[in-house]
Amino acid sequence: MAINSVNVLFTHALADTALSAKQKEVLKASLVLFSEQGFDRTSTSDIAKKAGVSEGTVYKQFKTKEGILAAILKPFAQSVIPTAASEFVTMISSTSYPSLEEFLRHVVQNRMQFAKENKLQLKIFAQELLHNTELVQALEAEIKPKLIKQMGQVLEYYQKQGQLVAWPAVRIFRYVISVVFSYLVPYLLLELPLDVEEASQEAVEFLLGGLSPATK
Amino acid sequence: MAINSVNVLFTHALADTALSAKQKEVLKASLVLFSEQGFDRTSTSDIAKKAGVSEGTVYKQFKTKEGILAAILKPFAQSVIPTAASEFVTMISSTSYPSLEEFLRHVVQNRMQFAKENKLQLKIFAQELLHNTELVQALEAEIKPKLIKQMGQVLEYYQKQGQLVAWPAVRIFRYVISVVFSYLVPYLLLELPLDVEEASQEAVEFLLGGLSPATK
Amino acid sequence: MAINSVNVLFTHALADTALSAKQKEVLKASLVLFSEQGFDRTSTSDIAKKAGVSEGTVYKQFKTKEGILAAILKPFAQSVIPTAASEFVTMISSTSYPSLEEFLRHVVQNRMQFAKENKLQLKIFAQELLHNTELVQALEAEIKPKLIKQMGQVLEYYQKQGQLVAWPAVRIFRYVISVVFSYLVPYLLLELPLDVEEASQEAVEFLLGGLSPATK
Amino acid sequence: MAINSVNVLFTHALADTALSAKQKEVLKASLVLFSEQGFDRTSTSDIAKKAGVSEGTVYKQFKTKEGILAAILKPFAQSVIPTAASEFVTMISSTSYPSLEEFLRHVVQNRMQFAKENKLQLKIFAQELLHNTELVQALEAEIKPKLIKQMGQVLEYYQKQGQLVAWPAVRIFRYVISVVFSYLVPYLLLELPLDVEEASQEAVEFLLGGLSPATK
DNA sequence: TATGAATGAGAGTTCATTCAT
DNA sequence: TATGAATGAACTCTCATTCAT
Repeated sequence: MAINSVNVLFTHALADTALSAKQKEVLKASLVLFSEQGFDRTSTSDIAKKAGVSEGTVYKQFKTKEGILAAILKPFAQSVIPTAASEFVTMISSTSYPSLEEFLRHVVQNRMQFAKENKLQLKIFAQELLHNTELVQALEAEIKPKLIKQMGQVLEYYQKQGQLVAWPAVRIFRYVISVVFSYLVPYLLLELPLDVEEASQEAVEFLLGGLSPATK
Repeated sequence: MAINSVNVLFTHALADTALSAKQKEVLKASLVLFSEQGFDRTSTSDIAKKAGVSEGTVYKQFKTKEGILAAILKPFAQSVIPTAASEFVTMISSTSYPSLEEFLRHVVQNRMQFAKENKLQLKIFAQELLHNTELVQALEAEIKPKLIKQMGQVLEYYQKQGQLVAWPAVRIFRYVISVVFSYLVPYLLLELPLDVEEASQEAVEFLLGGLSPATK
Repeated sequence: MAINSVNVLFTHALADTALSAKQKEVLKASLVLFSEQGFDRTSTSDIAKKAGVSEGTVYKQFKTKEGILAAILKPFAQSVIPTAASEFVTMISSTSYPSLEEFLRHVVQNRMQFAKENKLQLKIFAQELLHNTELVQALEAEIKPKLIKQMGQVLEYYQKQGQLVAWPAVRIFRYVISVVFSYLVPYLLLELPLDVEEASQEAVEFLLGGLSPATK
Repeated sequence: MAINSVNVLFTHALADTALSAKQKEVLKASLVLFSEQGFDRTSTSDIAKKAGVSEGTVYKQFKTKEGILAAILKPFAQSVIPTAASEFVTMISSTSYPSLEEFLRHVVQNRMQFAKENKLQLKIFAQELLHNTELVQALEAEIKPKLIKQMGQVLEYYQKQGQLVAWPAVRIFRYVISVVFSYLVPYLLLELPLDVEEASQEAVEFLLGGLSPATK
């Protein structure tokens, strides 16, 4: 009964086939419908209708309805996970170690921008996370070590410099992520506008206050 | 196609009927199944089986499957909404205006405790919020004015005292709420343990840093 | 699947028990609901509600829903069938053989009056006849011989007197009955008023014209 | 609770789609089952079984069980209503005004023939009329004005010629229709044979007697 | 006796999926 | 390749009937 969402993300990968125009329509229609109504409340007939193709065509490329979900979430998940971590490393090593403020601003702004560009995927992903404990655990197992390992040294650098409070990496991530989400949630759920520049400015202002060792 | 969850919460009130033992079993089974699998992936036959009753019994009290959802979420929503706001007022007026730290600790701890006691309802509620834009808007319209009006004066008090940064109330709420959630999410989704005492201590420590005017 | 309506009328007879006040309410409610919505579209819960009793009570006297139908139709059918026939005999033998016109007027008026007094039963009966060929056949087998036998001599009397065309009894009955129904149908289905006096006057006027041998 | 049969007849028109062979089987099976057992006592599973298709197929073309009823009754109702009226007009104007006898014989014979060819539809229609006051009223509003207007002049013609008694049109229709039905009812309900030629001959003989002014 | 909670079979309907065309 | 008719299992819900209280 429950959807096997771990498979959805990690095995049913959409063969990197070049999709035909109709297949792309199917994907676009599904993206909109899943994000608006949820996966379960969207029928394959709804998708076919919105995509302007027959039901048979929906099944040509994506063997099952879950296959469509996979085709949507797979590239999304792959962008969230490794990028988030490796990007920082690249940044750190390629630049001359900017200040914590510059670092946070870059990270926060970058993730907000990503969320804005993947709004619908993010909503679908969140829905999936909520009914699927397994998927959450698989994701955690995937992301956490990478993040900790790769970011650990960056945080340590700022901690040694006295710019960052000496909390464990997990605790620091927790706050950064949650503050980023505090700006995304109204944007995602209430369809309010999001000015990434301004929002990340504000977020960093608050984060710096909370994460700076000076005040402790 | 979409569930009319606004009605679910605000009109279909479960008559405060004393429920029979079997009806309570139905509610308990539904609570667990909805929170684990989601509303749509739970069939009334699943509920009947888990509750140890016939399918007919499921429908005797709760006229529809949505009716069961309503019976679960109604009391929950009613606890979240007015309590959150009125509680602060009560606290403020009944006590001798404690420090911002004490105030935050009380609020944070209280809400975490509530979330812990209503874990399953909270998951179901979150799922519903994600596919139901209407519901989100109705909730926002309901909560926001109450919160702003009742809390505005409290925040102002701390701001005048120089304990709280001079940001708009909405911005301050945003951070408090998101930091509380940063502790709840792993508890809700990964089934990790939650030590409310410790978590609220940590959360407040961070919040005070970010919200204190001294560092600006 | 089909209701065993032959049994309904001829075997499940309602024991001639004196009905309690509640049982009478059940019967009254059923009469109204069956005639308005049809037997199948009326639930026993509807009946209980309208009668102001519990569902259990509905089943105390009438073992099944069909039993209620039987309790309604049995006395009705028994009034239609033997009365129709025996009444004429009584009339003929007790009076001094009136004219055909007087005879027809009496018969037509009497049956219209009966229909008016049993409007609801008649509608229910008609509904039952339409889905139940068996019942129709049983009724025909019951009524036809009686009618022919008992009425045959009466008609013959008028035929010998030259007041009535020399058609077979069945043909004559056919016209009399259908003309009576031509006045009943609008009353039953369109809820139009029915002035029995006037209607029977009109009906007899037409029937006499059609049945008089003079014009042939 | 009551079926919305007015809509069934006047709006839900079955798109004049060419039906597939299976869809026609569904319609044929429904026609037989509805006429034998009644709409309510026929399940969609019965229909599927008799038609030799899956239950899903029953719903592919006809969105609901009522949709099947509509697909059966719509063309029937449309044939009864305008034809009945317009045909006479056509006949009168195209021929050299035949005698009343010829006119009645044509009308009676034509309607009996139609009933014979649409026996099952007629039974279903009659069942529907009996539980549906609304439908009856809608039909009356539809038919009566047409009939009166178009037939009024025809009757007047015969009345002026002294072939027809000077009764109102409604009264004359009443008798014609009821005499036609007097031959149809045994055919419909008792499955007796119907010789249209002979029956219409007999019917007209009686009608002429009753409707001729000579004897009044 | 009267109640109404409980039952469970079966109703109408939907929908992911298949496959002949 | 693309279609959409066809499938049938599973779903939500109803209801005649029973029975402990």
